[in-house]
Amino acid sequence: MTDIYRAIADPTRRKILTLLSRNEYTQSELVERFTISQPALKKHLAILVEEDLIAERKEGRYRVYRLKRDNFKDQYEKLQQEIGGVLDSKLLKLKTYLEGEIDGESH
Amino acid sequence: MTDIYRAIADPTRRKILTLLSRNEYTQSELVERFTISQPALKKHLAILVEEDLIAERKEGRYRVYRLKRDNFKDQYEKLQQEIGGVLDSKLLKLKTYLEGEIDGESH
DNA sequence: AAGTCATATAACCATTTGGTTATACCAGAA
DNA sequence: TTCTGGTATAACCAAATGGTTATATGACTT
Repeated sequence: MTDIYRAIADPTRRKILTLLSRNEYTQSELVERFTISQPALKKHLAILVEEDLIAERKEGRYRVYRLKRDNFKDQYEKLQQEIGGVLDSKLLKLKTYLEGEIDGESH
Repeated sequence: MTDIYRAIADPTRRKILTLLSRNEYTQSELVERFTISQPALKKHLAILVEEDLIAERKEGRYRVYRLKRDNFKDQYEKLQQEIGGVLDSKLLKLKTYLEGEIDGESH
């Protein structure tokens, strides 16, 4: 799975991504940097792992997290296409006019 | 309020934004273009209004919706700064290193 | 072997989300 | 005035979200 929209919907997760963009961090190092509990933070990490935007590795008794930069970049570029397209919609007007699409069809 | 992250988290809402980027639409015209019920769609519209990304106006017995392009643009630019920053984090590494920040502090 | 610290997991909770159906309301048309 | 189509709202539901506390597990340290 990779739903970047879900991943970035929460401010704590955005902060995690920002931190991991600069460094690898241990779970406890991350917990230190937030005010929420360890299990709460762990849940956010699990979501980011599930969405394949960060990776987790074992190192002794530690869990080290790192940003999956390549996938993050890919997914973010897709987001930019979709959301950016809302703004510069000039060319798209004709396209839409020609299609009588329903729901989230991709064509 | 304006939480663009919340607004774009749902695919139906993204589709609504895309549609409204090209045209104004009546609620019923929008409903036609989806497979969900009128009250379900109305809830999505309410969220987009709440987040100030679209506007609603009465026109006889119709409700016409339009994109609030300016605010959308502003909010999207903020998103790009925050999320884009995760990718080009070179300059930010020093900044972060100097600050021992906690949670989502803004400084 | 016992202690300690990092992590994992379970159980719980309140709120939000995304949908439904049924029904009320309201404005223009017949 | 009644009919009709567009919109609003209420009541309900299941699942997801974001948090908690308590406790278990696991791996170095002493």
